[in-house]
Amino acid sequence: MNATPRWLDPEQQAAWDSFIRMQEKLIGRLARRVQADSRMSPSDYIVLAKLTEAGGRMRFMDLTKLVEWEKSRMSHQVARMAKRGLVRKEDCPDDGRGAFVVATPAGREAIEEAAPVHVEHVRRLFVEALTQEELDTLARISDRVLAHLETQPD
Amino acid sequence: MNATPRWLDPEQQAAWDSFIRMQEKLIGRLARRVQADSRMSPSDYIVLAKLTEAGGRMRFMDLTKLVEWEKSRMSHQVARMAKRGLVRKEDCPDDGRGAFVVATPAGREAIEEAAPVHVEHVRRLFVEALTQEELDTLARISDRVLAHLETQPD
DNA sequence: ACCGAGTGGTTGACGTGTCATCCAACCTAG
DNA sequence: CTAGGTTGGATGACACGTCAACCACTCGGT
Repeated sequence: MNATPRWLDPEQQAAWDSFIRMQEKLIGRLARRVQADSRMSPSDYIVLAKLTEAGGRMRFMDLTKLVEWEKSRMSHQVARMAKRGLVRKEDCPDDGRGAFVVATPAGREAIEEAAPVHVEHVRRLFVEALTQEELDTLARISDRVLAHLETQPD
Repeated sequence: MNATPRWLDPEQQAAWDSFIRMQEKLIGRLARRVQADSRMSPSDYIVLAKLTEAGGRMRFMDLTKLVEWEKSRMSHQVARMAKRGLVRKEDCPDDGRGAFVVATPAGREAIEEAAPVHVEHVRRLFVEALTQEELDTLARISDRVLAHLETQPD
């Protein structure tokens, strides 16, 4: 009767369960590590990483799009990071609304110290769990899902 | 010099990036959908799902372990859900410290309405992006990472 | 009978993410 | 030049997760 059945079949369900579980544990563990190692939140880490990678100075909205966040999230995040001295905001002379986000020396230092440690955890917890072939396969699958998501509404 | 190099090589990095991006977008989208469709948070959904699946009445700590959460998180969550009438707490006669978590009729109704919709989104956004073979592969890879995580400290 | 360790669960403070709303500056058509 | 839409960004209220501390009860040994 129903063109699309109500539940997933067991193999599909198993794949979904494994993926969800893995993803939660892995991300959770990396988040706790970055916190413990560097006194930064994962969000701090990403923002500083992308920002310094781009030269340490970027327009607010460009940064927001780069990390694919909502602007409100970035606004709060930058405010908090500014309070902690990791970044600083500057006005944009060309556009009266605009703002620059600039990594402070403390911010640069923080990310330079944190990055290798973080990479080491990614390697230890994720990369070393899999062969290069499996990594490639996972990348391919991830890209497929990503591409599929863009074809789907909402 | 360095036994383990400082950075990931490009293929490893690409796999990690794709995975992270996919996982964020997919999870984020499903979270927004469950919110919009059912007025429940993803956490509400999981708790109610596992609870009713187990008969609708469970010891607090059993539920906590079942969903693999920290007890503090579950405590807050159950308190919020109780406030919204999805769930109710009862004392345990056998153990003076213990508590039962019980799904209310409203809670049962909420999950029964939300579940098929949610499954449909999982199917649409995830399952249908991949072949059954790819799903199996992803499950295998996920299980490998999970197994690896358990061998690693912290 | 007691004491100490462990278990079950709560609490409060804090950082974070989302949503809706707002505002100011920009841009373009008329 | 001006009205209306759009973009850049801030803000406040709220739900959520984590951490550390805490309390109350149970249980095993002495």
